[in-house]
Amino acid sequence: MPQRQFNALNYSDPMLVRILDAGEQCILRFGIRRTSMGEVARVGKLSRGSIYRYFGAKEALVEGIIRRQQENFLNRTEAKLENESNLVDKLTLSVLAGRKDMQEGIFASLAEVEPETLAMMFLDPRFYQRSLSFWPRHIRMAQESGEIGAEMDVEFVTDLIVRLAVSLVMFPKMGVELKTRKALRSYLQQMLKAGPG
Amino acid sequence: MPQRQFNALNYSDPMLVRILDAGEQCILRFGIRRTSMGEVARVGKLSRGSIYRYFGAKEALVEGIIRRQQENFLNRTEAKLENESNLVDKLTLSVLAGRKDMQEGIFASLAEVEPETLAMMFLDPRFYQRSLSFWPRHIRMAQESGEIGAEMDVEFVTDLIVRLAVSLVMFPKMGVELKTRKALRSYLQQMLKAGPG
DNA sequence: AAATGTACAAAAAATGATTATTGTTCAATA
DNA sequence: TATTGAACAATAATCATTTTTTGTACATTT
Repeated sequence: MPQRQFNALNYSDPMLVRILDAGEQCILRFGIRRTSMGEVARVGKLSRGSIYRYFGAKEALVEGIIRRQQENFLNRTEAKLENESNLVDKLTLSVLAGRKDMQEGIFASLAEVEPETLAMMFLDPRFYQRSLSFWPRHIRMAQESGEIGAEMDVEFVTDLIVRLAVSLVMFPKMGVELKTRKALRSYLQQMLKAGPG
Repeated sequence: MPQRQFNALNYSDPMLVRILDAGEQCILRFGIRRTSMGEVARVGKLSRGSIYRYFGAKEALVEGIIRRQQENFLNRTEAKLENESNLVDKLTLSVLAGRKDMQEGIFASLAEVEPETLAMMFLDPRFYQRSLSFWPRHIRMAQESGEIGAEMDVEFVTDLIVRLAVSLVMFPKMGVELKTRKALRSYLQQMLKAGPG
């Protein structure tokens, strides 16, 4: 089976990739506010005009960079999930992968240099809605294997899972401390068994 | 039965209330950044020294104001819940009340004038952890009535409920659109019935 | 065709001098 | 004894000015 891909842009275009790479480097080093289109052009060794041809505005470039980051995360995670046989382990793995991604690369960098910008991003539902298409396939698999009830509405379970996953990535502790893999797995187990199980 | 109260500070102290009221007025009008301790003193008709006696710093005053707002919300909501007989309706009511509270008063004002500050507040787990003590009693009641399984761990259900409630207040639509009372109730119903039911 | 580089007005950000605020202390006041 | 109000250094906000950046256009280059 071919690897499922979550790609909005055409990443085989080398020009596009050069722009995104350069932009990402700049954001990593200086944050969003302090990176200028001129600096991105210099780092990527291309013209400012080209950047504007691909992304009409700085805002669009930033969105493209974040989007690629997210898609990259989804693709890497999807690959990892192939090794997991049940939904509980898939969820556990995804939440842990999500937390790891926040602690390194562009998000960690932004958290240090402009936390308010990052906070604003995290409160935008569109940021999470990209991951909605990720789950239905795995939910159906879990229904087929009998892990969760076949009568459950996939749209409902997807919504529930995304809300919970987001919450668990952002807040390792709300009421219960869910910092270890074991505690997290047990929590998700309980949720699915008691819940849609 | 006496009304349960969620009060950290002694709101019968008129000096304290005058400070909090004045501070709240200022934040409502100008936001946090643009309210000075001097302005709060002027509005409350008291001395700056007194404010510093009650709250050692501006940050503590702001926290006190937000805290009172939250406690007030919990107390009002707790009162409303007395009319509801089951957990689904209690949850539905709470989420709707939470959304309403965000759309008026201090939060709506902050959302307009300094959204980044508000975003930062919303990403602080302490902001939500205050509401953890709210739910265990209602969960136990639901267990006694048979609405949810008696074998469920109250700590777990509390955590799950708070995570979901927060998510539903912040994001009326994630995968499924949950803007109407009906849709929301049906969603929570499904969650509890399939879940801890 | 696609990418470059220059020019340009409008918008935004850096700069530095000036003013306001913070948080502390303490003597005076009620 | 709680509150006030004034003094104070350190910090932060404001403001007018200068500089940079943005976004667009277009002629030139590859």
